[in-house]
Order: sequence, then C-alpha cells, then structure tokens
Amino acid sequence: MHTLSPKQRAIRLRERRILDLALPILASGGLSALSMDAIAEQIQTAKGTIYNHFANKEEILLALAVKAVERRLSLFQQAIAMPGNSRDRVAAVGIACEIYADHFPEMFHMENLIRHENVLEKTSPRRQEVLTGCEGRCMLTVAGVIREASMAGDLQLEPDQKVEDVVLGLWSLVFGGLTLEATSPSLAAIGIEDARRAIRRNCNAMLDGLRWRPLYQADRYQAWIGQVRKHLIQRVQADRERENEPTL
Amino acid sequence: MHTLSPKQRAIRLRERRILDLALPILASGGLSALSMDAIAEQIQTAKGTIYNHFANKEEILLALAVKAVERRLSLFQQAIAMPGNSRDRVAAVGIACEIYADHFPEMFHMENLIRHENVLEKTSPRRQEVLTGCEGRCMLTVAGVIREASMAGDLQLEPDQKVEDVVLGLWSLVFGGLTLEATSPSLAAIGIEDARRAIRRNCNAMLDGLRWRPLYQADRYQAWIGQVRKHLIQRVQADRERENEPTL
DNA sequence: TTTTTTTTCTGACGTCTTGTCAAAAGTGAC
DNA sequence: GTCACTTTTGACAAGACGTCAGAAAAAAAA
Repeated sequence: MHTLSPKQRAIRLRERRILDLALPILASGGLSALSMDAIAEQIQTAKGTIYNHFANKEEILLALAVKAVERRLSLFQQAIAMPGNSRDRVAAVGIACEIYADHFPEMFHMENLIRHENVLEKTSPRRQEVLTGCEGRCMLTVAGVIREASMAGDLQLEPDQKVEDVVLGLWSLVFGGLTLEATSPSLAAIGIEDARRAIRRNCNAMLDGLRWRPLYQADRYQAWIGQVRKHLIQRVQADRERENEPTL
Repeated sequence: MHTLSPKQRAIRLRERRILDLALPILASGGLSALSMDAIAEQIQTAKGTIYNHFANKEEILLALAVKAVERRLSLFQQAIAMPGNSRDRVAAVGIACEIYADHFPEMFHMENLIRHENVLEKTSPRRQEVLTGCEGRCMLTVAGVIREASMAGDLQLEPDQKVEDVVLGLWSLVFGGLTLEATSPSLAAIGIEDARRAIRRNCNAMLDGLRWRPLYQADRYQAWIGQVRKHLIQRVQADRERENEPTL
C-alpha cells in the first residue's frame, strides 16, 4: 500500500471532476458541445492541464463509457442475485436495463455515442480493453443465467442454438428497443405510447418461443418486476449516496 | 410541367454529386472527416457554393439519411410484395434489413449516426418531417403485414397487444442486432461467430412466442429466405444500374 | 533554511473547421 | 449593348484541438 501525497490526491480529485463535469455537458449538447476550453474554464485550470489527464477528447469519452458500463454491470449483478427461478432472473436483468436508461440517461447516451462516432481509433488500446472487458462481463452475467437454466432443464436449446445466441437476442431487443425509444421521433407518430411495455412483452414472447419455463403469466410477471424495480432503485440510490460522500 | 434550364440542371447535378461524394467520406472517417473544404475541393467549387445547397453540415447529413431511409423503404416494399403467407412476408422484411446493411453499409451507418449525434437541432423542420415521414412509412409497411395476419387469423393478439407493439419488437431485434454486430467488438470476444443466424433465430422465437402461424420450421424457413435473398439482391442490382445511367 | 532537481501547470500559438458576405462573374431579357 | 438579377467566389472572423517552451510549484538534497 502506498499513501497519496496531498498533491496526488488533488490530481485524482480533478480527474474525477473533469469526468463528472463532462457527462452532463455531453448529454445536453452532444459531442460538439464538449469543448476542452469549456472544461478548463469550469475546472479553473489551464487547458494544458486537462491534457495531462487525457491525451485527447476521445479519451475522456472512453473513460466516461467505462464508468457507464461499470454502472450497468453492477445493476446486472444485483439483478441476477435476486431470489427467483432462472426466467425471473433474466427478466430482472431486463428491468435493470430500463432502470439504467432511466436513472443514468447520460450514460446510456454515452454508450451509444461511442458506438457510432469513431472514437476508438483515436484512443489508447489500454482503455479500449478495459471497456470491452467490462462489456464482456455484462454479457457473461446474462450468459450465466441462461446456462444455468439450460442445465436445470428450464430451457432446452436446440443443438444449433448456443447460449450466447440467446444473450444476443435479449441484448438486441432490450438495448435496441430502449435506443429507439430514446431517439426515434417517429415512434410516437406511429402510435406507440408505451414503448417499455411493448419491449417487455416482446421479450416474454421471445422467451416463450424458446420455451423457457415457466412460460409468461401476466400477473405473476407484473408482481415480479414490481419487486425487482423497487429493489434495484433502492440500490441505485444507496450507491449514489455512497459516492457523493467520500472525498477519496 | 416546367423544363429545366441548363444552369438549373447543372445545379441539380452538383447537389447530387455532393451527396454521392459525402457518403463514402462519412462512412470511412466519421462525422469529423467530412469537411466542407474537402467537399468543395472534390467538387471543384468554392466553399460558399456548397452553402447554397445546404445551410450547414447537418443538412447534408439529414439529406443523406433521407436517401438512406428511402432505400430501406423500397426494400421493405419489395419484400412484402413477395408471394407467401403473412409470416413468410415479415421474415422477408427481416432479410431486407440484412441486405440493406450489407449492400448499403454507409447508409446503415448514417441512420445510426443521425440518431445519436444531435444533428436534428441544427436542421430545418422541413427536412426533418421528410425523414420521419419516410421512417413512418417503413413502419407502416411492416404494420400492414401484421394487421393482415391478425385479420386472417394467423396471429391472435391479446387485447392489450397492439399491432404497433409487434412492429417495435421486430424493429428492435433486427435493427438492434445488426447495430450490435456492426459496432460491438466484444461480440466476437464473447463467442458469437454468426450474429445474423442468431438474430434470425431469435426473431423466429419471438414470432413463435406470439403464436404467429405457421410456426418455425428450420428447413422451410431456410428455403424461403434463400429465395427472398436472391430476389432482393437482384432488385438491388437492377436499381443500382438504373441510377447510374441517367444524367438527369 | 537554502539550493537543486523533478514534476506540474500555463496560456499563447499553429493549424484546421465552420459559416459569412461583399465583391466579382455569369445569365438572360429587351 | 445594357441592365437587373442570380450565382459564385475566396478572404475573413470565430472558435476548436492539441502543443510546447517557459513559469511555477513541489519534492528532494544539501
């Protein structure tokens, strides 16, 4: 163990401040609104100092994305730790995604931004690996439940179906759906008033189609997700408080 | 009808040249690679002239997005026009999406780019409406098949399920899946070697879960999508030739 | 404490981009 | 040929990213 000098602590604190500050700017004004000069002014340092922390703007984005995926992973883990059968627990992960999108909308936005604007090209492979590793653990978390269901006989996959394929299906449906909800003006125009309900319903249809037992029962499901939502939101708020307190 | 003067024709041609040129630049280098100076140089005009056509960079993006969605709509319409039962025809739309992503990858990329970078804010409502209108027609195309299936009794929706909800489900799954395939390095890392197959399989599971008859049969389905793919690719190539020819 | 060494910070600067606009060039009617 | 109108031009202002030599601060040594 190595104790930090006051100076080093100040530096760390500043790095955190940069990221905390960048997130809302980015969420509100998009990539172009996030200017290095603006950050420097807010943080009360010279622009050059920011470049001591991050080699370029893209590195800041990537650092934010890592924090975002860590958040998501934490929610996933709490979801699958809930007591219930295998199908209940994947459903819980779906709810975790919804809560993530609702409570950390800037982060949700970030993840998608990274995906489509070529930022990876300009960033260090080091941090890229951190991100993909974290994303991988998210998927493995879900894959674990599916594998478990498969072992227990709740879910019988055809020989050509792999556990990972089901992960992709759920991921596409939930993430795709939430993304469309957040970014498609035409959704409302076409007459979809509650996208969330539709997404959940379609997830259940998919799982039913795979014959993941027990099959969908409306009231049972409603009761369960109510419970999950309450639990996860509690945890989110606890995490929030825990983070704001310590000055590190 | 009103005949165009040579000058006006030249102007129209230039506009088309701008868009044709912008697309590949954008696809390869991302939003930041697309510079007005670069376009002007390539087109052999002064930068100011570009601004006679488009008020800003975002307008160019939006114009490209419109062309992209028009392409997609055309493919959708050709897909549902194929002879087959209702379930076959939604499946055909799924294949249309795949072909779109494969044959017009820059356009596919564009649509997603528009979604996540705030470009709409800086563009004219006029063109925005064109885009959402076109996107809406895409969804209505799919909704039509679903409604038809529902009327024919192939698909029995619960009272709380709406046709549009099913559209959203399919859209999320296919578009989400294709997007993840194109942008997620961690997919391969997690052991998914054929994302397309997985997406198709999950779509079928979802439709089975909704009890859309006839239910999934592997060999029947394979034969059908082979047929669809062949037909649509033919049409794509025909369209391509038709476009290159006339100087307008 | 004072001096030396090392680390960190600074902000003007070079370069690139977007978008503007007055002046120049082009177009067509009479 | 002239005149009104449209289109094009490219220098220019504003602002952003990333750099780097020199200033300042911190740490180490004397």
